[in-house]
Amino acid sequence: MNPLAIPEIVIRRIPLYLRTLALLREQGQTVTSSQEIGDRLGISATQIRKDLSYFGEFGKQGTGYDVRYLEEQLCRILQVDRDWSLVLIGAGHLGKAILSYGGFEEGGFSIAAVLDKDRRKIGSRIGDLEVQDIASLPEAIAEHHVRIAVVAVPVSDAQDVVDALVDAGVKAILSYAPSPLALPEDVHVEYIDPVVGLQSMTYYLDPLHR
Amino acid sequence: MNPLAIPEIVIRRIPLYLRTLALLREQGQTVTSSQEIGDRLGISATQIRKDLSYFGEFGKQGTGYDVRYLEEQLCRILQVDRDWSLVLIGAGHLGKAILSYGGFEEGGFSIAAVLDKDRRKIGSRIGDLEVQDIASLPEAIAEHHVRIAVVAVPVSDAQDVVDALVDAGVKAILSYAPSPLALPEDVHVEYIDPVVGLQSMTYYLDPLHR
DNA sequence: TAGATTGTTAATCGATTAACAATC
DNA sequence: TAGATTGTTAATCGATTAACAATC
Repeated sequence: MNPLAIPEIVIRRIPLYLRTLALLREQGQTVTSSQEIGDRLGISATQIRKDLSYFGEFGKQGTGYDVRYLEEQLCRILQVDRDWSLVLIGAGHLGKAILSYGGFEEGGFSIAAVLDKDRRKIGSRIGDLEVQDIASLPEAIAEHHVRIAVVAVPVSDAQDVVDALVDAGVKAILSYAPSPLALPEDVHVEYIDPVVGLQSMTYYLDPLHR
Repeated sequence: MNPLAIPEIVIRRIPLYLRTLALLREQGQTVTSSQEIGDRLGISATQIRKDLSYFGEFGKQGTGYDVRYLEEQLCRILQVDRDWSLVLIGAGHLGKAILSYGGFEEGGFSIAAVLDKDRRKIGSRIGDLEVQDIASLPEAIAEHHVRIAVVAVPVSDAQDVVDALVDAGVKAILSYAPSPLALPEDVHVEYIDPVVGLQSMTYYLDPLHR
C-alpha cells in the first residue's frame, strides 16, 4: 500500500547489524565494511548495502562505514536512541532471569515494574524492584509511560495477561509463552520460543541408529 | 543443489503448526483444517497446504486433517517423535529458568546435564541435576549421547564454550548469548535474543512527543 | 447429491544477487 | 593515481498466492 514502506524483513535485520557494530566497537574498531559485517552474520555484503540504502547513505566509497556513526544512525532509525520503559509480567524463574540479564538496558530498554498475580510473590523484592499486584497494571503503565510489555507467565495465563495489557494501552508485546496470541492489528508481538528453534534443528540432524 | 531439498523457511514453520495442533488437541478438537490453523497463526491456508505437500498427503478432501494424526506425522518429520538429550551450559539465573521450564520436555527434549565453570556453582543441585564442572563436558556428552547443547553463558564466554561443544561433537546449538558465533558449516545454531525482537518492534511504534 | 476442503499448478509477487558506475 | 568500497539498477531467484480439479 505505502510505496515507501520498508520490508519487514529488512527491519528485522537491522538489530543484527547493531549487534555486530557494537561488537566491532568493543573490539576497538572504528571503521568497517559491508563485507566484514556480512561475514560475521553470514549475510551477503550486497544485501547489507541494499538494506541500508532504504534509509540513506551512511558510508564512504573506498573506505566503508564509521562504526560509531552507523551504529548511531541505525539506533535512530529503530528508535532505540531513546530509553523505553517496559513492564514485566511474571516474577517466576524466567522473570528473575530476565531482570538479572543486563541486555535489555544495553539495548535501550529499562524494566520499570514487575507484576505478578501470585500473592506469595507480590511485595517481594527482585533486584531494585518490588513485585506488584497484577491488578495495579493500569497504574504502573500510566506512571512509567509504558508502551511495551514482556510476558513471562505460563501459557494458561498468557492470553488473559495480554488482554489486560492491550486494555491498558500497551502497543508491543514480547511473549515468552509459546502459544499464538490473539491481538488487535495495531499491537505488535514477538515470540521467544526456544523449542521452535530446537525443533527446526532436529530436522537436519542425522537420525540416530541404535 | 539437491532438487528435493525442502526450503528452510518451510522447516521453520512446521514447529508452529505443531504448537497449534497441540493447542487444538488440548482443547479437545479432533479434526481441523488448513483454514483454522492459518487463522490462529496469521498464515494463509494455501501456504499451510503447500508446506505440508512437501512431505506427503495428510488430509481428507471435504473434511480436513485429523489433529492427532497430523501432529504425529509432523513430529516424525522433524524427528521429535523421539527424545533428544541436551546439555545445558551455564547455571546462572537463565540456566535455572531453563531447567524449571517444562517446555523442553514437552517438545521432545530432556536436559541430561548442566555444566558451569564457576567453582561456587559446581556441585550444587538444581532440580534433579547436580551442576558439573565444564571440564567434564566430553564425558557428559559421551555418556548421554548428546548432540544438542543449550548455551546460557555471558557473551564473553560464549565463543569458548561453543568451541568446546564443537570439539566434543555437538551438532546443534541453541544460544542465549546475543552475539554471532563462529561455527563449522555442519553445526546448526539458533539464537534466542529478546532484544532483537524488541528493537524491531520499536521501529513501528509512534514516536513519543514529550 | 451438494458442500467443503484438500493437493497442486501456474501466475504473481517480493527478495536476493550480480554487475557496475561513482567516487573516496 | 590505483585500489577499494559504496549505492543502485536490472536480472535472477525463490516464496506466496490465486485458481481449480479432485474427491471425501
